[in-house]
Amino acid sequence: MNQRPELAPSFSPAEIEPGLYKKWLDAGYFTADATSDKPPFTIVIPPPNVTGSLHIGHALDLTLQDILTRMKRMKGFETLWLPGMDHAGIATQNLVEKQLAAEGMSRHDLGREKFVEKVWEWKTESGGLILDQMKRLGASVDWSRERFTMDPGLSLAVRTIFKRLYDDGLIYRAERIINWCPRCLTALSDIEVDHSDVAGEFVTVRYGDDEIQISVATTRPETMLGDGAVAVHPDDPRYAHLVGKKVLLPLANRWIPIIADELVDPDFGTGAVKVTGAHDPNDFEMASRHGIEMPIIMNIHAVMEGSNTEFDGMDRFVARVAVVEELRREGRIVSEIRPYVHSVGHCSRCDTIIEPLLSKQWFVKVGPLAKAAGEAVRDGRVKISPDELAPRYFDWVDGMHDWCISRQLWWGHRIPVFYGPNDEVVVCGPDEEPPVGYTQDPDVLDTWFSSGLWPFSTLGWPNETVDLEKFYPTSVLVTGYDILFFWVARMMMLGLYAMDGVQPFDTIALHGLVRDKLGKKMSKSRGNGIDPIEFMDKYGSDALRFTLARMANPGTDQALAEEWIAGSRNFATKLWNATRFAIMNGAETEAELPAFNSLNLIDQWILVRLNETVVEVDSLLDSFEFAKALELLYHFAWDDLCDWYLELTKSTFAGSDSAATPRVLGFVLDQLMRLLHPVMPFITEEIWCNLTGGESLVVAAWPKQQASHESDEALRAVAAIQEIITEIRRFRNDQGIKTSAKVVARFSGLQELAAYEDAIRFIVRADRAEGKYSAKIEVGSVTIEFDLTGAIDIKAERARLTKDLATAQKDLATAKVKLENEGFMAKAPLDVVAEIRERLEITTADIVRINAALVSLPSE
RNA sequence: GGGCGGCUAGCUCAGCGGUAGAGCGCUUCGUUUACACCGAAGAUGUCGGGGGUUCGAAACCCUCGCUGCCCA
Repeated sequence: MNQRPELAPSFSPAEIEPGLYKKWLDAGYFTADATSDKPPFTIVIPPPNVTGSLHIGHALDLTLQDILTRMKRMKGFETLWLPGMDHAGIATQNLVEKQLAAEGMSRHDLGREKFVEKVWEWKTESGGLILDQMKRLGASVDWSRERFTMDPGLSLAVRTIFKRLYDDGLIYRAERIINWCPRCLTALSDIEVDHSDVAGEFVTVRYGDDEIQISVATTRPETMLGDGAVAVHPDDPRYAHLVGKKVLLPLANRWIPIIADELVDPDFGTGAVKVTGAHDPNDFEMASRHGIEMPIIMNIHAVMEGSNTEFDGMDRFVARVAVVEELRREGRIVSEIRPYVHSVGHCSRCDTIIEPLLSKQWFVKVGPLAKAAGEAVRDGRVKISPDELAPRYFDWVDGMHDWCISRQLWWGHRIPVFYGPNDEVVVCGPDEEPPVGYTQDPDVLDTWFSSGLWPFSTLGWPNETVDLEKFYPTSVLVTGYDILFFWVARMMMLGLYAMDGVQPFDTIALHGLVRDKLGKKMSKSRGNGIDPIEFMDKYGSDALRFTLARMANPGTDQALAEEWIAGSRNFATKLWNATRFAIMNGAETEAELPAFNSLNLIDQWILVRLNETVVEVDSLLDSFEFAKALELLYHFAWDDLCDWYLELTKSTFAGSDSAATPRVLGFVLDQLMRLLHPVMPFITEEIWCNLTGGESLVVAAWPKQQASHESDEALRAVAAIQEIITEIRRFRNDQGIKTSAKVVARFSGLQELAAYEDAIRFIVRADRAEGKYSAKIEVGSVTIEFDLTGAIDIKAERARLTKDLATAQKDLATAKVKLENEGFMAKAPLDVVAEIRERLEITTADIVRINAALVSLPSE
């Protein structure tokens, strides 16, 4: 027996987890060595927002990354999992401005420099809460390589790539319609705008004087003050005679041309539309084509300005009502105003309705970049998992609009462009100085511009670092399918461009969203959110991780509820107790494992099952099938190991004539802990160190397939033993015999299973003794007779046999139908036919036996 | 309007050509020296409807219905 102390009766995650994480950090296990000879495995974390805290979606994303990283580390790879955050321009600036507002100040009171200092202060003091929370989760990230998008190195990368893109003609400045948020006071890219349905009104307005009249329908009547034309479809006979003429614009009292453009849908509304080039993307297109004027009629706050009408000074929504009122007074409202639900863009940060606005901004010309990003996936250099999500990616990169990268903010990477006194433009690379007297563009770059460089800027680019050499391209990007377009596509474009066509990652592994128990989206307003910290406190990090990973089927959403997490905690407890039992019985992990052929069939069986599990889990994890891999491990641990092997082993330990069993048990537990460690790092570490006396599972070797651990004989034998035991239990149950009560029984026909009679007897509590055998059951060729001292419940026994008979007869019937079917016999594969034949034989024999048993049953 | 998915046990989901599965829940019994955060036994499904292909369909094809999500 071992000298090891017994394990405590239960596992207390809260007491043990922090100490273990510290142990790992102190040992430096997570720190990658760029000079090692091991093959690299790299993951860069999808950088969370510096203002954020850990929510359940992060917990899932991080758990999956940690599983891959820990597994690869155990497999002998030089693993780097690089942590960090992005600076979240708008969100962070909003947050600090709000704090200032509470003190009655605005950022303009402070000035740009002071304000940015203030943001840095905030970042240092309160930013990055999420990084500490990641430690709770057990994330095996390399903290020595933590990065932030505003770090000097990453800022250098931003300036370098900006200059290079500009010189290549891929960055340009232009006057275009952009998405303007009148609350954040900045331009936004298309993806920062969420479209949702809004109940509006559809108003039809008659333009013109006594001579020429034309009616247009609109949901935004206030913008008519900025109209430059009225457009109709070129083939529309109703308006053909008007094209080229001028019509009077009401309220503004200007004359505007009537133009013909294909973009107009003649079946929509009146078939004539107003053209407000400065406030609508479609109108902008038409106005540009026809050289139409595009007066801007609102200021940055979306207050009417510059229309030279009485409406100047009104908010756009106030003006909308006022304009309609005035039009009605003038008798220009043609048909009744009718409610109209339409899709309207909202700022993804503050939900304010976006104002499409004509404005001069910097853009990335995405054409060539997006083309390369699409090709990298099409030609297989980058794999998207699961495949089904690739079409979404292609839709996006194939139809992408140029990317507006200017943001009218102070927090972020300032655009490295300088303007001369005569509007000269100079773009400065990292080492360049602008000519004297030039002033820098006041705007900063979109946060995504810097996070698009993340896979290589974090490794030291543009410098040629050893990290970059060793760890780029990264191995896999793990993230939710919801940001495939946002961030992933941008990293692909910028990565391929900056790294001379080398992809930023080999595989994009996409997971789904975490939803509530009923599959509903979690949200604050619903109050159905799950706080990962709360559940880690309650059930342990391992339980949360196991739950999330166990439900993570590639690319699909998962429903999460507290009960599921409690279930995983139960599993952890099960592992703990199985280990206690093993240690109590002298489980051994150091001696050499006895030769497989020298072991009894039960020991062989558990090794075969372990081996099968290792092989399958390995291949499943390689293809990101987390849910399936964990399902296998769960059932191996709970069913095979705890419910069967440990139970079958008890008689061995009670009798103690097999010296091999403690060694086999020790081996199996040792290997199982290794397999579970990537998912449940804490409890497996605690168990494994206690069991083996080893230093740490973090750096232990991943289980390997054992070629010699194969035996159909052992699989068949244990399956038969399980069937015998289950049938005896069922019989006892039907007869109302208490589990604890011993019965006297006699076995016959065990044949090659004779050696395991004691093990079977131990489990079903059947004693050997002379008796009056009054009842019997048959399982295949095995007969078990019981001395029930005459107290057999004949009714229950008849019910049981009748049910068995019905099942057997049904099976027989389906087998017969198949074998009598000529088509089946002629066309079905041989092995399938053989299987059905065997089934026929077995069920036939079963029926004969059950019938005999029924006949021999005494009458009630 | 375009695209993708889902509809399988009470709930959440696997299975995707050869006798319908898991977890949780449910019923009955149970303190047998790992574990009641447990054990044993058990019940539960015309696999959304209708056609078709096939010896054989939950799975493949068509069609209808309901239902998500993304894009416009």
